Amino acid sequence: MLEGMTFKDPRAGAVARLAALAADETRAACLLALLDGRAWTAGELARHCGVAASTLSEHLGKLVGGGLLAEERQGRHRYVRLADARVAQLVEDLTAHIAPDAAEPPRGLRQSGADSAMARGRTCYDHLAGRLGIAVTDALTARGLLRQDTGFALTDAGLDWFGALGADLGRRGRRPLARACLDWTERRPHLAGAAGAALCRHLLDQGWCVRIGSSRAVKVTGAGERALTDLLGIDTATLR
Amino acid sequence: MLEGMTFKDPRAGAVARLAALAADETRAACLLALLDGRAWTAGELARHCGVAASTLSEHLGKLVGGGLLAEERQGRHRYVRLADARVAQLVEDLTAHIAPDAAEPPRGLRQSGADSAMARGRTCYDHLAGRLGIAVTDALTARGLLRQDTGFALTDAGLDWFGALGADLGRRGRRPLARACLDWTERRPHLAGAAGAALCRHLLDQGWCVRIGSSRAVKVTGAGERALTDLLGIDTATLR
DNA sequence: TGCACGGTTCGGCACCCGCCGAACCGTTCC
DNA sequence: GGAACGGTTCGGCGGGTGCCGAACCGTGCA
Repeated sequence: MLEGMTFKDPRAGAVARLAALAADETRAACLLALLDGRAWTAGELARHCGVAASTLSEHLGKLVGGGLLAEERQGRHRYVRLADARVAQLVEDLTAHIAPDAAEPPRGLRQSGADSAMARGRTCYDHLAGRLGIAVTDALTARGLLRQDTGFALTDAGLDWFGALGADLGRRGRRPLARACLDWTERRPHLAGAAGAALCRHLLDQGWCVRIGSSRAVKVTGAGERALTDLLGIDTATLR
Repeated sequence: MLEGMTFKDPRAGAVARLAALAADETRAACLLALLDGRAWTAGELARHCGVAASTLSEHLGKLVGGGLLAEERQGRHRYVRLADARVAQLVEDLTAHIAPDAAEPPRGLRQSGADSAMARGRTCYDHLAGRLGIAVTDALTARGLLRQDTGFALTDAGLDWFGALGADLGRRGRRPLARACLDWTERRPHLAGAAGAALCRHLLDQGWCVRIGSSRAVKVTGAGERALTDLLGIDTATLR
């Protein structure tokens, strides 16, 4: 080895360790699955990834140890979820970077049912995604409540709108209020951040949309269609 | 292996391959070094990282092959730089995630000279960072040209201000106009995106700040101090 | 009390990856 | 032409890692 080395950036080791957590296909599949914001059991993830339970147990150990996942033991079950919104954003960033590659939906006949439900509407960590997420984001923008042309931020009118809606923006911590998240199926940014989470929570709380089974896919209810039309002028026909 | 596997996310492989590029300490050190936005030769990087030239050559092959770096051959030199702003953002995201860990500047007596110059002002890919970058960002915010409270976006007044300044915002592509980038030394967000790049370019073009030697550190000139005071009311004493 | 089940630990296997030095190639400069 | 130099290729070495099945440990249910 040469002697004349200057001084490698001290952050390099930490960055490498962090990236290594996502640098395995099975662990990456776990992170992507957990991006729905729900908690999965170790067994569910093992079946989802197609590896032995023992293998997945070791992966979970690394992900939890690395701070990417939080775990919760209940009886003989081990539930894991993404540790926080920052981790969710990191995973989003990684997928957004490869989005152009993963283009061209395969469209196998078999799973088009579940796929089309996901494309219609789903959760992305704690906010809305799919055509539903895009429709809401676009409507907010068109009404001057959200600015996307000069960055990504709520306007004053937007702040008022959330206040009138009664959706708690929960300004604790320093999580950004509004943030863009690239929608995987629509290839355009949708609303994320504290406002995106508040809006998603509000829609679920009000029964305006409900989860389909226990999946991340969501569907707009009749009351939801009326509310979205009234509040944001959304043409709900595109969401069916 | 079990048979009952469902269907692993097809993006998992691509995410893992991407993360693997950053999952090595030497490659991470390269990416961090290249985050200054300049082009480095293979030899410079090898010395910087403290590995043999042959080792680094292989690393560069992977990074270029993975699309993270762009290369340019000149004579017997091989120059590499980050491929584009999206890659720079990805590296920023990774470092931002580990920032809390890497806290507490070591403050070795030896390198405090170079360090303090970097802390005063530097480039971060194509925009300004360090106390200079923060001062500019804060001044823009205080003057109502940039909104940070509801997201991160220029205001209409901000758009006008850039127009009056004569800094070309270069709205080609879909690069966001304003974006937050976590400042490594200041631990607060500074302005990135097309506007951040335009501003940095303008300051350098006007001779308001100059690079110190061939490093990423920059220093504000006399003319620059006057301009920053006039245009943004910045107290330039904090930048010395 | 006993059994089924989810999860973990352990040993072992195969593979991949980062590292080096030596040899080699092409450019630049004398 | 020849020497110096930047960069690449190749063989080989050592270590790390993902995977599995088998054994094991608790929990929960009959």
